[in-house]
Amino acid sequence: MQKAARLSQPARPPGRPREFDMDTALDRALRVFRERGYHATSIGDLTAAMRLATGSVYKAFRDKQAVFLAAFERYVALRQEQTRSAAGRGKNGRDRLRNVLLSYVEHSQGIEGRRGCLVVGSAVELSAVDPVIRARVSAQLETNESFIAGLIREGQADGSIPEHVEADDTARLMICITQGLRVVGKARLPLDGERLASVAMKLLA
Amino acid sequence: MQKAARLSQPARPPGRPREFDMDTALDRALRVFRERGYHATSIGDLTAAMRLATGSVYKAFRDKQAVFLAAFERYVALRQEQTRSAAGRGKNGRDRLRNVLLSYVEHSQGIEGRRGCLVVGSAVELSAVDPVIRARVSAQLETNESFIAGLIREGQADGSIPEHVEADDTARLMICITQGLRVVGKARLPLDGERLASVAMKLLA
DNA sequence: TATAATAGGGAATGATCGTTTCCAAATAAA
DNA sequence: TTTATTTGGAAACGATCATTCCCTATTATA
Repeated sequence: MQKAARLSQPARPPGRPREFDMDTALDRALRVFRERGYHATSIGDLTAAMRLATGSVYKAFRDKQAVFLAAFERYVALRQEQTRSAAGRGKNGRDRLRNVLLSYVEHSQGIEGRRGCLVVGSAVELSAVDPVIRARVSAQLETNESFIAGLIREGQADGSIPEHVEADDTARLMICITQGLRVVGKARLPLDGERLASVAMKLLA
Repeated sequence: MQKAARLSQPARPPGRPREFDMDTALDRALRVFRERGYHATSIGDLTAAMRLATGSVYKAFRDKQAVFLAAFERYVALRQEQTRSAAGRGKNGRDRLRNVLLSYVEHSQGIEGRRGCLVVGSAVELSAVDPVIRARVSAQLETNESFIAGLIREGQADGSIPEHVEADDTARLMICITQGLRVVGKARLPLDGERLASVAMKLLA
């Protein structure tokens, strides 16, 4: 099959090349999915948002669920980047955790908040009905949870968080807080980052 | 059957009387809505669950949204009863709050947890699309929040919760916890009531 | 009894959904 | 060129959806 591929060349696949940028299209798709959820988003909504014809979408993806899954993966990657970046702006474990919480509140609030979170949306709307998505959502929640547990342990190592804090239990509760923030933000209740983060930091006492 | 209607009798309305029990039917409807959400629940699913014909449903309700709204109201009433009852089993404010948290975790976990919460489901799936439901959801979140704030203030009055605790901020964070518990429970992660409640009670320190 | 009013129930309806099909266009290889 | 392969795009398709219609059954009242 593979003749060419002249060492480290990208090696263009045969046939007409794709005209649209996949990441751009996925960004547009995930925005609609976040806003309206899976079932309330029709293929027509998707093609309009992605600026593609129906046929093009079905050339690039097997079906609607595949579009959703791809959008989900992109969303999770982007969010993870933002969260890690927030954690980076901290001088110790406790500080990093506080910044992560603040970042979560900020993303759960205002315009971004009412756009919603794809993880929360998938958990609520799809996990009862789609085992593939449910497994993906659970895995992501566990990834996020162990990231937080890691920050707690870092804080305990650098002395900014007491040793008696139960890292795993506290991390699980904090995951509940972050997911709950998205629910409350979606319902458009105002969220004050400083106030909420201050209260939440008591969990590290 | 009865002649009657003699002063203060319920006074049966004209025409053929309803054969089914409304609350029973709503209980069945809300169960499907909780499990699958609004859009994934078809009228066919509803009539099967409620054991009514399509026509009967449309005789009793204006449309699908009206069924949902009625189911929502019944769900909220039932849950409020359960939560108040849990609060009742406590000797002081702090104890009542702990019981409420424990009750929330229990309902967010296991079979009941994967059935999901109609408030969370509505917030996530419908608040972007349906202003009526969004307003109802926001109002309910605020009701729940002020119930919790009230318990905190009770605890401060009876000395079981320190005065320096910010009742409103803490209540809002606790609402996030409860809503987040439902998200995490829907994704089927295990939730340990004792452990989570113990950690959460640190917010009252 | 006859009439009016409402509920029960299933078939019919029209809209919308996700998906497929088909043809023209673009690219690489032969 | 020609051929093979893939994309772009719109029209077509069948399934399913929420809703309406219509007929029968049941009640209270005249």
